[in-house]
Amino acid sequence: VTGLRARVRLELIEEIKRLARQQLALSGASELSLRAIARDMDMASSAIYRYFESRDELLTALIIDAYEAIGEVAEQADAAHRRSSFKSRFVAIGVAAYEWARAHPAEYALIYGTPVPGYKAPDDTIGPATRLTGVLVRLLADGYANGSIAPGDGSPTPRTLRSDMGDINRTFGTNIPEPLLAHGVQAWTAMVGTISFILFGHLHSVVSDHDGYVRHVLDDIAGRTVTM
Amino acid sequence: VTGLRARVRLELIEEIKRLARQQLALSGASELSLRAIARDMDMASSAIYRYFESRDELLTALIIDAYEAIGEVAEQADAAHRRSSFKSRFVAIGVAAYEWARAHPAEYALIYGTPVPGYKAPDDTIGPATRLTGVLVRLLADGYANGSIAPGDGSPTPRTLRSDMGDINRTFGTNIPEPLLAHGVQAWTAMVGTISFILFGHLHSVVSDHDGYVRHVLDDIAGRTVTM
DNA sequence: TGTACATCAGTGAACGCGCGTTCACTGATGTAC
DNA sequence: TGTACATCAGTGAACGCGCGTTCACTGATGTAC
Repeated sequence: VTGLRARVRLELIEEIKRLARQQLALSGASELSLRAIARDMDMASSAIYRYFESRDELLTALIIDAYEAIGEVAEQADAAHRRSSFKSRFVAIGVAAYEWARAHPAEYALIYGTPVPGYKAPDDTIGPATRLTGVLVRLLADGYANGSIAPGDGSPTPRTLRSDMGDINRTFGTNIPEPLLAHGVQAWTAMVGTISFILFGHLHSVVSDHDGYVRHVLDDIAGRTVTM
Repeated sequence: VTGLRARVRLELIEEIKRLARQQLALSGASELSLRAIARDMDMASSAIYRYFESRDELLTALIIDAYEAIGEVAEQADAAHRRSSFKSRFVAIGVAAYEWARAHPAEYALIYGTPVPGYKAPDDTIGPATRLTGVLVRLLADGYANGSIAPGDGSPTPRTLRSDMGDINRTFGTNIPEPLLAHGVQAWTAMVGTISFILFGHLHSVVSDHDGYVRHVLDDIAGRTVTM
């Protein structure tokens, strides 16, 4: 058993983040107030500083948690399907991300919405930010190795983009053909773009069955590259 | 000549909006401060209320202007191409929207980023909001009438989505086949999604030539539906 | 097992700052006769 | 064309509120001997 004090400390950190997330849901990132959290906890506002050095540090913690959370649901969704059902895996990842976003819109906005003005994301956020991406990259690598995913015929991939894709392959230790990986980036963008459009209300009076629409779009995207 | 007073009034309204946009660029929508604008104008903070009833009314004006502005550059880009060059028209519209967004990131974020918490867009914003959409819908209608644009083979369009598309056709007075129009919505989403991804920094360490990437993606999107 | 000391959580007052909005007012500009 | 009155722009003080962060402090919990 690590010390009681240490355990209580961790619990209080969680409590602070929980209340912060609750506040975020009501008013958005830029209104996040340490004083309001302290009030909710019946503490002096200065007490928060025993747990977070500043407002920005709390924001960073929330951002990291959000990236991890959406990455985790994506991993789980992926893991729940047969390895060789590439299309199902892709759709499941997208649906999981969408459902998480719908359940936690403020946290989703924190990571995929307008960057918080004046807030510079520190390096600790980079790792968690790539967790969702990683799931998609590995899916693509699997499908390519299996012969089930092949680059469709789009416009030829520009040179600089090819070299960017080479870097990504090196980062993830994969060996996906550059045009295919570039397609993957587009698929990822379309996936998140669709989720954002729905959450931010741009399809409000355009599409009535949001859940069905997301599924349909994911199907379409997958169908463009996955052969089997 | 309409009265001098009325002319000065309009100029001051423009000046207020100009300073508001400048402030937006530095700090984002939720920090927009009437007092700061008044300071920039060497006026009493209360004087602003002669021109805008409240902070929200100013925000609304900025949102409307932004929708109009991005819609206008899209219209102009579209108009600059041969009517029958559907692919060029689509790419030009997307590039124009992207360039406007790059030149006015804060205003772009105002309309396509996280909704401002607690702000409910009034009905006056609906018209301007559909200006960009209208350009794309007309492009699609033209191309279909011409026989140059045909629905690609994606997954079948769900029933409720088809009926939504019927509503859009009625709104714009067009007669685009529902599956094709549904594809158009996806193209629109992918276009804006890509612009947002770049502006909000998600492709920062992924793609190095942003302008080239946008063009490439637009090419690809257009290639998926346009036959000629 | 008991005691002395160091560590840590939490307090409450204060600093210095910002904001939106209202209100009674002054003085200049436009309008009707 | 000149005068009387209504309209409007702009002022400055005030209300009531919020915030992040610092600092000297008390008192409880853990640790080393």
